[in-house]
Amino acid sequence: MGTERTQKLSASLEDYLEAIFNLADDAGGARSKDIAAMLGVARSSVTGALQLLCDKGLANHEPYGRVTLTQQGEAVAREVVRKHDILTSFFADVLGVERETAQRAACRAEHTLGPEIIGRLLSFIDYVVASGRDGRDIAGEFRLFHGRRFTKRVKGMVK
Amino acid sequence: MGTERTQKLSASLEDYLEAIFNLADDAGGARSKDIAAMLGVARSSVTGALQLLCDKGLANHEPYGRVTLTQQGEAVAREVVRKHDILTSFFADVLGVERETAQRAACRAEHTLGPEIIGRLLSFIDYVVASGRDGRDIAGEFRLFHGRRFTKRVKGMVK
DNA sequence: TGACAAAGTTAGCTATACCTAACTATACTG
DNA sequence: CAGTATAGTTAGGTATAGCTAACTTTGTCA
Repeated sequence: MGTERTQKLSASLEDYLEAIFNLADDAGGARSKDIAAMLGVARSSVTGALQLLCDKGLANHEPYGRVTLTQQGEAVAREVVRKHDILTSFFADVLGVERETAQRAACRAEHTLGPEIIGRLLSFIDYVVASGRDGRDIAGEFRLFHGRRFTKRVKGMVK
Repeated sequence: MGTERTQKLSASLEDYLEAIFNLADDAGGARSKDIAAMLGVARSSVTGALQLLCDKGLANHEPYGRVTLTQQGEAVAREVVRKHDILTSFFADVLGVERETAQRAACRAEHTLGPEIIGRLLSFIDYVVASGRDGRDIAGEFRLFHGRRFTKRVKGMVK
């Protein structure tokens, strides 16, 4: 097996990995400053996290340099991003939540769901999409269902 | 407004609240020992958490006594339990995940999802249930859809 | 090229949430 | 009702994850 077994990462470190991955296009890797901005943490917190990621063999980073992911780090990052995208899609495309809200919720939930549920969720999205092609649009039908009920509830409410 | 505004609780404290709530039937409130067992933490960790919950006005607890929830604490606990149940139902009844797995996933995810998504999820479950009454069982149909694809994938695989 | 701004690091602090070990209070039981 | 087992607490320690402030390094440009 690999050098270090893929020990479970904290939600926080997964977030760093995801951020580095998403900033990686920028010439030669991600900048610490941008990671901090993306995650809304202090620059010094990034320095600390990078040290941990390097120790775990997931990131490459020499002082004052750009950050890149190792193969292993990139594999983990891709998995996080995949979860993120699946959740966002489910929240937005199936449940009909506003994209921005869906994004943020996905970012928080992505660390808590295992492969079994993520797999089924992906499958479910595909099923809903397929339903659209088969002439019955489940997502659209649900929006109506939800909208109707929501309207009923809210009618006459001040707050 | 109330004495203390309903400041956001940590996932951990929400878990304690939920455990206390679920153990509350037992004569005169929950026992520290049982809370520890339910959450899989040391008894001393419970003592610490109870102190925090009391400080926040969510639990009642005098040393060596049983633990009960205040009105406010019970309200929060009910909301956590509600989320938990909605998620469990979605994972199990819609996605078709084994109940035990669904339970555990719900327990982890329940702290990360806000009212908007929880509300829609509840609505979606109702929609799926209603679909069953209307002659098209979405949950059952999805199980077939997922099962078919899963079978294809796994066919011939050793692991 | 030298000064200054921006980026990155270090040191030290805080808070959460656990733990173990040792102690104390309570409850049960012969 | 005394002794022991069980439950609960306290003290002190660890790990994570963040922060600010002060410092160093790097890069830019007049």
